[in-house]
Amino acid sequence: MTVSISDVAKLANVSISTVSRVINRPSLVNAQTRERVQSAINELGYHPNAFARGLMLRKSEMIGLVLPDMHGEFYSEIIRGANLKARDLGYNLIISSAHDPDDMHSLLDGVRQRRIMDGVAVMVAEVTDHIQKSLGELHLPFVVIDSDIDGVAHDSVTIDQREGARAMMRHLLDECGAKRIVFVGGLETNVDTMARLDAYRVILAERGITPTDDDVHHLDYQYETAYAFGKEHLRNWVGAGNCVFAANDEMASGIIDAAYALDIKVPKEIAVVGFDDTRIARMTRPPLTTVRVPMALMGATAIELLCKRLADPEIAEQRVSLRPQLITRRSCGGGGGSGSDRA
Amino acid sequence: MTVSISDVAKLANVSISTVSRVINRPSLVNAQTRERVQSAINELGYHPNAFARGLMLRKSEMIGLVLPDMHGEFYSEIIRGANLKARDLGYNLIISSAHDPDDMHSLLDGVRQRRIMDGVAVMVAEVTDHIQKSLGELHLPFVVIDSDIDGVAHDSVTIDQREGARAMMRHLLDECGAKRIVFVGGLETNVDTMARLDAYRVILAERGITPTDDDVHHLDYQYETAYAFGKEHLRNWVGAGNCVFAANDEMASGIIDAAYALDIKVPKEIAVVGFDDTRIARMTRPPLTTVRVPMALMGATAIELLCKRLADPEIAEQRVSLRPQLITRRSCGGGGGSGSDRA
DNA sequence: TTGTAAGCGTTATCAT
DNA sequence: ATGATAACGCTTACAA
Repeated sequence: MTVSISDVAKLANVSISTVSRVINRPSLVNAQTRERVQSAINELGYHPNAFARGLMLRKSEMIGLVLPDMHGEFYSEIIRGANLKARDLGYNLIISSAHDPDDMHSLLDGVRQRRIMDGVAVMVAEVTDHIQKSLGELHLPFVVIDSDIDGVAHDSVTIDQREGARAMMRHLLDECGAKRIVFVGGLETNVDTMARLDAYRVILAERGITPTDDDVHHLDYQYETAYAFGKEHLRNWVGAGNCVFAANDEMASGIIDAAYALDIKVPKEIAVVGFDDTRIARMTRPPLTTVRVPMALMGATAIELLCKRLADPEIAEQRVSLRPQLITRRSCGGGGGSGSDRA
Repeated sequence: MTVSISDVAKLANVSISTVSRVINRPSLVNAQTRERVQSAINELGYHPNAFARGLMLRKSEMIGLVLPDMHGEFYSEIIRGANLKARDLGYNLIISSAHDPDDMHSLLDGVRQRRIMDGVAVMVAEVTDHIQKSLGELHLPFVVIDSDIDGVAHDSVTIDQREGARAMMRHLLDECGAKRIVFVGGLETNVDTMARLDAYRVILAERGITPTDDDVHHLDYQYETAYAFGKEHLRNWVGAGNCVFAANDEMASGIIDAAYALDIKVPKEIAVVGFDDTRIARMTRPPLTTVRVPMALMGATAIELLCKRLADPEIAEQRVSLRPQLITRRSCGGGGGSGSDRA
């Protein structure tokens, strides 16, 4: 049933080494025999056994993509970009996601144990000692997506979150004449939220503004949560020049819908902006001013960095920071025009 | 650096076969030696080499998930469900998606050639001769997601699209008093669209209604396309008791937004309903009446079927049909209440 | 109960 | 330019 290298050898009347050469270093074999072997290969429909190959070469042409979660467009776009690039480069992608933050550890442990992947791209959304330790013990080339981790040498691809958040803050303050900006983030431990919040504080500080306790809130990135939260608090925030800066589009969408339910006009009575520029940003009413995060590119870049390292393990640490882009639409009341698209 | 079975054997003062037995059939080895070997394993942090193992056992504990595309929540939810289940069952998931329908063939070809996966789950959205042929030649256990393919024995998991579409049509006609229903589908070759359209026609026929040419349209499942299309045609469709049945939520959302842009009230002047119950169904204004498709469950079920077959190749063909569920919200004007959730 | 030895299908190192 | 042959790390008869 299954045809092996020796079958080919027999049919072509050569030794298995010659067949192997035809496959791996064709230049080393005489044109005539090469052709003979090649047609034997075709005739039998021979393909090298990947296991045997992996056993010898200690590589599989497979790389892992480990994610902390798989809900939402953010993750699926990363997967999409990574998958495309991996295929381009001749690699297969093994994907797995953790049930919860702690689970990440056991996942990486599994990766380390099976060592069937040539390398792995790991998205780290919350940096914990656990994960840091797991990565340190990986003994496998890896690239970190969305974080830089102290004390461990590694390649990484991140978004310049601060730059994106700063651009948004400046737009709000300078173009839209915002007076008060309420920040609605994800969990406090979330690296994205941390960076965005930091930029929020920095820009505010530059203007001599100190946010109050009622100006900074931590939710969980979910539409429903933000909707409920908005219903409860939006009335306190209403006012000309006031504004909600949500740390992702889903929450922004929830806030907008809450405003709608409370009959509060967006952006007239309160502006709302988001982050990520997922598909829903064009589907809110009004369309959402947000910061475009190149999600698929991030996935693709991660794979690219990883493969470069696999090709040459000696190269210097690579740290790529991708630039996000401010997309202004109508939800902020400002000059909603720079966005090329409008719904 | 890398510790092998013979290292363990040496340390435990046994032969490698004993070590192998401790790992694979512990009952065959004396409790004392077993313990000795086990602690040697622990001490050295030994894990069997997956390649060598695969070479002997002809299996890898890896299964493929091949998708026609990766855009949108539908696919990402399938991946999520599949990934969860695969992990539960101790398998790794290798994911790949085709650039375009034809590309599917080369993808499956790659799967066949490397034969490093124990089996593969293939989502087939458009049945072509090409794909049918590829599957026929796979020589690998596989399960088809979202289609049943003639002339090839296979397991499959599908959605009872017709049942879902019928439920929607009945709701529209009986509960909402719909008079005219415009169907906006995806590509004519898309299996989902075909099934949904078929149910649409059947139910209409039952009522003695024959849809006109202006009642059935084929777009591409995209929000933007539907938005543009809606802007162009919505005026012709307006009327009490009139209704647009979009074959997915994205298009329904586009239609709703087009109505909004034209100042046409939904559902008062025209009702709009969708299909799938993706996240955006709760985010349209008004929230969307739709048919919930258990996407993650579909992915999980596919993996489950596949693993059952791997465990016992002799079992009879398994064909699972998942039931979709009508979710009524406010976009259809009917008794928008059965939906447990509302935005 | 344990050990010996023969594969599994490759690639790589020698000779020739 | 080609062919023997020894790894690679494991499982599994078969012997002891």
